[in-house]
Amino acid sequence: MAETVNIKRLAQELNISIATVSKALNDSYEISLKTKNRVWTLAKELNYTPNPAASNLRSHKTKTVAVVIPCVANNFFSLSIKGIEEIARQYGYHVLIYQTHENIEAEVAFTNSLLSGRVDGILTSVSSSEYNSEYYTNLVKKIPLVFFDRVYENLDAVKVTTDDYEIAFEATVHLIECGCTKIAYLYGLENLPAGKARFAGYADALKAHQLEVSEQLVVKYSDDEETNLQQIKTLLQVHQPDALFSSIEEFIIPAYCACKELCLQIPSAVKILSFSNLSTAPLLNPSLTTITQPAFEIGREAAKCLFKILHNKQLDDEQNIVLKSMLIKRDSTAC
Amino acid sequence: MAETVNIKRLAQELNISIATVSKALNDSYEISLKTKNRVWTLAKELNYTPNPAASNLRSHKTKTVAVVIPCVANNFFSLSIKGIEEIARQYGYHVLIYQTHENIEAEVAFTNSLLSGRVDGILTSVSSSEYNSEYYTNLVKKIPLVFFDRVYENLDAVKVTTDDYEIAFEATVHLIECGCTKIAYLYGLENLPAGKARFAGYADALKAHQLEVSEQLVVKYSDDEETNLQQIKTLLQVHQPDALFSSIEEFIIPAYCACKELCLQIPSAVKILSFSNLSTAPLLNPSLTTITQPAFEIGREAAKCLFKILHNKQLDDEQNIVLKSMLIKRDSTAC
DNA sequence: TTTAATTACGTAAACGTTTTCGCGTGGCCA
DNA sequence: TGGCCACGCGAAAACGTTTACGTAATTAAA
Repeated sequence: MAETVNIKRLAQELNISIATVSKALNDSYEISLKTKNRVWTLAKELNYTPNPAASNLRSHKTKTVAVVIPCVANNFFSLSIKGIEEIARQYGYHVLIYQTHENIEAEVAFTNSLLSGRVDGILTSVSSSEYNSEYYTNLVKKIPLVFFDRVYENLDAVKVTTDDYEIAFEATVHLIECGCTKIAYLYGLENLPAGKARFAGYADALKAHQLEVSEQLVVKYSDDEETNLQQIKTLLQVHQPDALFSSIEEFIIPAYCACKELCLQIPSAVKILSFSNLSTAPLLNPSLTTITQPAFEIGREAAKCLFKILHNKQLDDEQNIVLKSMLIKRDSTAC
Repeated sequence: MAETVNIKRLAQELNISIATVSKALNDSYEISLKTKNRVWTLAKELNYTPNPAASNLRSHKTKTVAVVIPCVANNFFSLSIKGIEEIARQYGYHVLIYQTHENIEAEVAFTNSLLSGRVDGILTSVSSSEYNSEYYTNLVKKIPLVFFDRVYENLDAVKVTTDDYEIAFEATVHLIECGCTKIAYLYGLENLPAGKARFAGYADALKAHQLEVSEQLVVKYSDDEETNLQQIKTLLQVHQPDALFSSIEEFIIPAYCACKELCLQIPSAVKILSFSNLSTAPLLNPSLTTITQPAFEIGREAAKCLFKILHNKQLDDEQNIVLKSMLIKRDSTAC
C-alpha cells in the first residue's frame, strides 16, 4: 500500500509489459478483452490512478481547460462557471479559473502562461478596460479558444453571445410604452461589442419612436462606486430623466441609492430597468425589471463548443451562437 | 519561431548543458550570475516558458491547488474563491475548481482524483448532505488540506471558520431586544458544525432570556425550493412566530415570498434576519438585517494557511482560525 | 608546496506515461 | 506446403524537466 502504484507496478504483478498495461487502460483495440479485464481489475484493486503529469507530458493533452474572466464574484460569471463546470465534468475535464479584475495586463499574462501546454483550451470573457484585438488575433492561432458574452469580433474563433441589441431595443420600447420620454442610459462595457450593441438597441428604439438620443442622458461606468453614485445623482437632478436603463448589474445599487437619497419614487417618478442576473431582483424595493441573460446556458454552450473543437468534431454551420435573454417586467417599470 | 523552445534549445544556442540552463532558470546558487544572465535574456528573447507537465513529473510539484466547494453560484463561495485566487496569484499558484453540488459522492470522487499528483493541496468547504468523517480522517494524511467555513472537526487539519455561535447568539438577542418572543429558526447545514453552532447560539440566547426553544418553530432546509416556501408558510400560519432567523441565504427568497403571500408585514408583523452575503440586502423590500460573513477574507486566510503548509512554514500556534462575522441591522428587524 | 575547500558546470538517470515499430503465433486460403 | 494476414503483445524511445553526483579549475587553508 505504501508502494506507489503505477503502470510499472501493474505490469510486474501481471507479468506483462508496461506497454500492454497502458494500452489496456486506454482500451486499445490491440489488447484482448481477457488481458484488459485482468488489468482493469488489478488497477481497481490497487486503486491505481494515472499520473496526470506523465500523461500530459507524453500525450500533449491535459484534460484541462482554463476559464479567464473578470471576476467570479459576479452573478453572471459565477453562473457561467457553474455551466462550464457541469459540461467539463461530463467530458472528464478539469477547470482552471483566472480572474483578470478587468485588467488587460493580467489577462494577457494569464493567457500567455497557459500556452505552454498547461491547458487544452480556453474559455474567456474578456476585460472591458481595453480592446486589444491584435493580441487575440494571434492567440486564437495558438490554442483553441471560445469567447463567451464579452467577445472579440472578426476573429477566427467561436463566440457565444446573447441578443444584446434586440433585447435592449425591446426593453427600451417597454419603457416608452410605459410613457417614458426621457430615458437615461447607464453605459457599461463601452469598449466591447456587447456594450455597444446594448447602447445601439437603446438608441435605435428611441429613434424609432421619434425620441432624441442625448449624450447628456448617458452616464458611463467608473471603477469607483462613489463616482457612479454621484454621477447618477447629478444626472437625476440636472436632467430629470423619467427612466434609467442600466446596461450592467453594477449600476443597480447606486441607481436605487440615488433615487432614495433624492426622494424620487420608483417607478412613479423614475422607472428603472437593468441587465442583471440577480436572484433577488424580485425582492428589491421595488422589485426590479431586468434583462436576464441565460448565464448558465451560456457557460454550457461555450464549454460544449470548446469540447467539440478539442475533439475535432465539426462545428455547426457557423461560429456564432446567440442565445436569447429575457425581459422580466416587474414593479420598477410599472406604468 | 516555429521550433518549440525548450531547455534543450536554450542549451544548444548558448553552448552549455541543459542542466546548467535548468539551474540558471531556477536561480540556483550553483550557477554564476554571468551565466544566469545569459540564460535569462535568451529565455526572454525566445519567449521560453517551461513545460509544466515535465516539471511536475520530475519535481512532484504542480504549483496548483484545488478548491472543492458545493457551488460557485453562491455569494459566499464566489467571494471566497475571489480571495483564494488573489492569494494564489501572489504565490504563483493555479486554481482548479470543483463543484460538489452538495453531493458527497461527487465530493469523494473529486478529492480522490486529486490524489494522483494533480495538485499540491486542497481547499475545501464540505458538502452538507452527510458527515463522512472517516473519509477525511484518511484524506488529510495523504495531502495538505485546509477546510474553510464548512469544516470537519477533530481532524489533523487547519480550519478557517467564523464565530457562528457568538454571532447567532448576538443576532438572537437583537431580535429579543426588538420585542420578539417567538422566534422561528430556519435551519440549514444541520449536519455540519457551522449549522449546529448557529442553532446552538440561537437556542442558548433564547434560554438566556427565559424563552422556550421549540421544535415546532424550526424549519429544516430542503433541496426543493417549493418545499421550503410551503414549510415557511405553514410555520407562519400555524405557529405565528414574530421573527424568522434564517441560518442560510437560501431561505431569504422563500421567507420574503411567504410573508408577501400571507400579507404579513415585515418587520411589523414578523421580523426577518439571515446569514447572508447578498450585496443587495440593503435594497430588499424591506432592507434585510444580515449576519455577513467575511467571505473574501475567509478565502484569503484559508489560502494563506495552505501555502504556509506547502512551504513548510511554521503555522501559528493553533490550527483554527476564527474570523468575525458582522451583524448588520436594517429595516427587516426594525423595532 | 601540499591539501582541502569552493565554485561553476556537465553527465546521466529519473519522473510515469504514450506510441511507434516490430515480432511471433495461429488461422486461413490457394 | 507455402504464403499472407490478423491478432496480441513487447521493446524501446520519447515527452521536457529536475537533480544526484562527478569533475575540473580556482581559491583558501595549512
